[in-house]
Amino acid sequence: MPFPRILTLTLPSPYEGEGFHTRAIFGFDVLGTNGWKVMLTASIEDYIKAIYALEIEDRKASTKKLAQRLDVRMASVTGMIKHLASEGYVKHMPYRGVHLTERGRRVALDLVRRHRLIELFLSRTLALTWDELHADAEVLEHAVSDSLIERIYEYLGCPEFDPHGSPIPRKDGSVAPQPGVPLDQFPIGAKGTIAEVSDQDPEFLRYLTKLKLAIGSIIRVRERAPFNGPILLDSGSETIAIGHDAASRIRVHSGRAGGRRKSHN
Amino acid sequence: MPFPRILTLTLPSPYEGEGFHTRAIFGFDVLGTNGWKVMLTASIEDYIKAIYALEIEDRKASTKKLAQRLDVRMASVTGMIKHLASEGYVKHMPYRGVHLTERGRRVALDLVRRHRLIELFLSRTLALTWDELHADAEVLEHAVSDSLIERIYEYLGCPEFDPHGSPIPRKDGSVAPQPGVPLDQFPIGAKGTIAEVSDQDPEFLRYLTKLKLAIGSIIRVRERAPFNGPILLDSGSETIAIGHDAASRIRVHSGRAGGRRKSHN
DNA sequence: CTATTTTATTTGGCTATCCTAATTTTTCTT
DNA sequence: AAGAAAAATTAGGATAGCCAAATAAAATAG
Repeated sequence: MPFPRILTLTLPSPYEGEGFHTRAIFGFDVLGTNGWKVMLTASIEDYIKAIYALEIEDRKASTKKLAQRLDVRMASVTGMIKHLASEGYVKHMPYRGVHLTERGRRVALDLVRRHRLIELFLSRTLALTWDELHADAEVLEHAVSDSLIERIYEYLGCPEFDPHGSPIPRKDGSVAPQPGVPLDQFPIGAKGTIAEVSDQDPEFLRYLTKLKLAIGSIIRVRERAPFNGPILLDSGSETIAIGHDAASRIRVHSGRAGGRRKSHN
Repeated sequence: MPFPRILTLTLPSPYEGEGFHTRAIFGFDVLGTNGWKVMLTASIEDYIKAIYALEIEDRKASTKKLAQRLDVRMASVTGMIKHLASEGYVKHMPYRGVHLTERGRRVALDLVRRHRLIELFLSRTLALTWDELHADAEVLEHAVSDSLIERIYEYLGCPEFDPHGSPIPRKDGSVAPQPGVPLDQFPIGAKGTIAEVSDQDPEFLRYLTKLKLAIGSIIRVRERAPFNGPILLDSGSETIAIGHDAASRIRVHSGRAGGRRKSHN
């Protein structure tokens, strides 16, 4: 903590005349074991988080999709990408999209951790639903100090998963393995338990509620239509048809209730 | 809510050539009855809060003190003051310091409200002390949405006072009257109850703890030395001497435990 | 009441982040 | 494979908030 993070140095200028100032950032160990980390702007963090999300969805992050997601112009994205690349958070092949480096991935996972812990904390204490507090969590993840996050983590009982079954990245950057397999790949005829709903879109969650599906529901896949068609499954005494896209966002593990459970209590 | 707050307009230019852009802010009713308010930057809010605090301490806010408190240079303060004056948050007489307008006072009170509610919420839920979470509250007061603040307010049971006895400004900008009178003006010989400790400096609070004084303590002023000298008082079975400065930060109300109490439960 | 010191302001610059418009590269269509 | 459309980049500017240095006003000391 008492370690200097950003120093302004006066170095001899390569040009004639007097020295010039430069900003040296001693932050090699970005998210760290050292107990300190480089302070990033909210803007930079948002870009890194968006790149992380797009890499999961599309395998790469394109300038256009980033611009849409962040609600800025493509020119701004290109500019920021260059900056992120120069700082070592992403690899950029011009006209080919960006990918996070390990360093960037660390930052993204830290943000996911913060986001999920804040969301969980506020929903527990204030009894608010996900969509009521998502916008706040989005802002607060940049603002809350590390020490407060750790305190919240303890308060919640050091959870490994959030209420939707998604893992909460650990402080060291490791992530608990996802329980189960996507519903659209679950073997036909087998019985399974819904372990995770990877999407947090409130409308999608409402849809699932209408189908009476939730984390912990026991289901059996009855039939899968070809060409990414709907999937027929038994849940309780009912038979449900669910689209392929929706099914791919649900993870199921076999057996009754084993595997890892949501938060811990 | 669906009311536009900030519009970018293209107006005819007063100079030759084409039109120019301007930012029109429809925020006359700054903190308001309308359910919406103008979004201010964290920086602006910090200046307004600092001016508010300095006006209470010194009757006016000087450029120098603001610079010290905000940890910026005086040139930056002058610049921001001009901006705040142009937006109607402060009255500025050059070389004479600044004063908040009613509009600025509203903003400051809203920030105090947010700050105290966040602090109270975090200390209740996470069992942290004031000095552990002050820094976070300082940041979060700018970040938390109005709706979340209201939810926190309800969760806490709509408190009128914080744990130190300071009133929490109401949403409409009104403030509950301070209970009691400053200890240095309390009549000699009278019995009273400590109602408020207006300062939140952790060292000051530790000092009071050492003297075994806290909100609710019953005391009797025994003697007041002249020329702002120390004040002698009885508390329980002990006799305590307390400096004039410290005494002025403590408010006492007469009687045993009447008046308003800290939060409500 | 003048000289010095302190406080405040002005001027000119810097960086981060965004923008529009123009240009270049890639991809799609036929 | 050529031309059109889409995606990405570059170039040039704007704004907010900060700073250092120069200047101006007010306060203070002799």
